[in-house]
Amino acid sequence: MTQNKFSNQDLAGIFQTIANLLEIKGEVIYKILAYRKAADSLRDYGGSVYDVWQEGNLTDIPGVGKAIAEKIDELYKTGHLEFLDKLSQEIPPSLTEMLEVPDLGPKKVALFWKELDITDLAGLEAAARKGELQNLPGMGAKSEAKVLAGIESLSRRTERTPLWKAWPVAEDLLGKIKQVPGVERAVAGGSLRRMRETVGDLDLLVAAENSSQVMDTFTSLPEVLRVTGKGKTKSSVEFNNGLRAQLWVHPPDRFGTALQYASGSKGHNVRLRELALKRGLSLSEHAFTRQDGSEILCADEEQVYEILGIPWIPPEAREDRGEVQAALDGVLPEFIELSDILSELHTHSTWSDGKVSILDMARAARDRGYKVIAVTDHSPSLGITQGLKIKDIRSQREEIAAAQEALGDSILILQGSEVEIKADGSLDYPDQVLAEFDIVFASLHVSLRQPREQVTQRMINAIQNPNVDVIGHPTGRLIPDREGADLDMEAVFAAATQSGVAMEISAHPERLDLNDIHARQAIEMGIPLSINTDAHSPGELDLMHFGVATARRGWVEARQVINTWEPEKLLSWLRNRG
DNA sequence: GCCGTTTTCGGCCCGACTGTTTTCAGTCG
Repeated sequence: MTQNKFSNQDLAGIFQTIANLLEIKGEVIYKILAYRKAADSLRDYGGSVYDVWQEGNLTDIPGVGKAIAEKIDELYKTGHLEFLDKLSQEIPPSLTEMLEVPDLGPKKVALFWKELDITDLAGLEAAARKGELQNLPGMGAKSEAKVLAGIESLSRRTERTPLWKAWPVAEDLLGKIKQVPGVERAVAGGSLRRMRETVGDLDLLVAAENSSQVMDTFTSLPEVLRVTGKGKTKSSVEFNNGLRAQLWVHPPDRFGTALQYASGSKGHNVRLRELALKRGLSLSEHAFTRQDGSEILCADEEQVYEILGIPWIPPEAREDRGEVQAALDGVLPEFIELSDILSELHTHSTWSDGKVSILDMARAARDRGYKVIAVTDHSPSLGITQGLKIKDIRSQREEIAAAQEALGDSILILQGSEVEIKADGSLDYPDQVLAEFDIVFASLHVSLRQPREQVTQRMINAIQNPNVDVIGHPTGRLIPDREGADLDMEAVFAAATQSGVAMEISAHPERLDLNDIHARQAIEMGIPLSINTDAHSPGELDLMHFGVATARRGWVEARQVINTWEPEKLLSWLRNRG
C-alpha cells in the first residue's frame, strides 16, 4: 500500500504542467495536445483513477496510452516523476506563470526567457516597464504595452464565474444587442449554453447580414473597460468587473454552423470535424465545404448534425465524454427535459427558514404546473433555521391539511422533512418521528470538514436508515465559495445501491449537487435521482431548469428521476420504502 | 503521445485577429 494517493485533480495538474513546459520547450504540438487531452480526461474521469490503477486498467481511460500510464504508475509507486523532475531542471516551472497573461503564449515566453533571462511574472513586468521587450525580434512598442496591460488585467481577472452570476449578465447583454437594427438572432454559446457550473468568458453569437453596427454597439457598452479585439466577425472585450466576453456575427444563413462552433466544447467540435472529414467534408464555423470547394450552408444547428448523419446532441452533453460515439451507435440517452418534472419535493416554509406559508408555496408550485409539492422544513438542530420541533409536527400537518383543502385536488401537498445528519452521524429526529413524514430528505450542513472516512460514514449511516428517502444536496458544496465534504463517493453510491435511497441533484445554482459527473455515475449504478430547487420562496421554484441542465450534463433520462413519476408511482415508491 | 470499420504508421480542426511583418508568426477559441 502506498500513501502517494494522487487524486484525479492532482494528476490532471501534473500533466497540464508537463504540457505547458513542453510547449515552452518547443516540443511538437501533438505531443503537447496529447498531454493536455490526458489531463482533461483525468480531471473529468468519473471514478477514482487510483482504483483504475490498482486494477491495472489505466489505458482504458481515454487519452491515456502506454507512456502516460507508465508515468501515472511511477507517481503512485514512488510519489514523484523523474520525467517531470528533469524537465523542470531544463525549463523553469515559474515560466508557466507568464502563460496566464493574455496574448502571451509559449513562443513569447521562451523568447523572453532565452533573450532576457526572464523567468517569472515579476521579472517580466520589470523588463516591460524598462522598455526592454520592444527591441526583441517580433516585438514592438505596441506588443510591449500589451504585455503590461495583460499583467494588469491578470490582477483584475476573476476566476471562472459561477453560472448563476453569468446567466443574468448574458441575458442583459443579449437584450441590448437584440435592439440593434438588422439583428435577427442573438444567443449565448460556449460554456454558458452548455450550462457548465462555472463560466470562463461569455460567448455571444449574433445573426445579422451586416456586422459593423453590432460590433460598434458591443464594444462601446458603458460596462466595457477595454476592447481587446475588434473585427468584422469577432470582437472581444473586458468588462469593469473583470469578466470577458466575445461576440461573433455571422449571416443568418450560416448561423447553424456558427452556433455549433461557438457552443463547443472544443473536444466535441474536434470530434464533429473528424466525423465530417470521414464524410468527405470539411466543417468550419462558416459552412461545410466539399472537396470540390463548394459549400453547404446551415441556417440552423440541427442541420449540422443531420448532415453528419447523427441525431442532434443537446449542448449540455457536448463535453467529449463519448456523446459523438453514442450518437453514431444510436444509444444516446433520451435526455430529461424541464417539462418532464411533475413534482417539487424539497421546499421550505415559515415553519423553518422559508419566507412564505405552506399555502403560498403550494399555490406557487401548482401555478407552475406541478402535481405534487413536498414541504421539507429543517429539523431543530440546525439552529439558524429555527427548525421544526417535534411538538409542532402535528400542527404543521394540520396546516397542510387546510392548505390541501383550499387548493382541492389541483396539487398534492406532502409533509416532508429535511432532517440534519448530525456531526456524530445520527439523525436529528428519532426513527419513530421520521416514520411519520411522507418523505424524508437527510442532508449535511455542519462539520463538512471532517476527515473523509468520518464524513463518509456519517453519510452512509443516513443512507442505511430505512426512513430516509432522499439524500439532499449530498456534498454540501456552495459554488464558488465552499468545497463539498470530502466524501468517498464510490462508497456512498455503493451504500445507496444497497438501500435504494434516491440522491438529489439540487437545482439551486449555488449548489448543483450532485454535479454532472456524479449524477452520471449514480444512474449507471441504478440509483434513482431527485431534482429539486430547495426553494425558500416561490420565486426560487423557477431555478428548476438549472437542476435539469445538470442532469442532462450527466446523461440522465426522465425515468431515472423520481420527480418525473406520476403521483401514484411516487407515492407507491415512498410507501414501499417504509 | 494517442489512436484505428479506409491506417499499427501517419495523421492529429480550422479560421479570426493583431502586430510585426513586406508575406507571416503568434495567440486564441
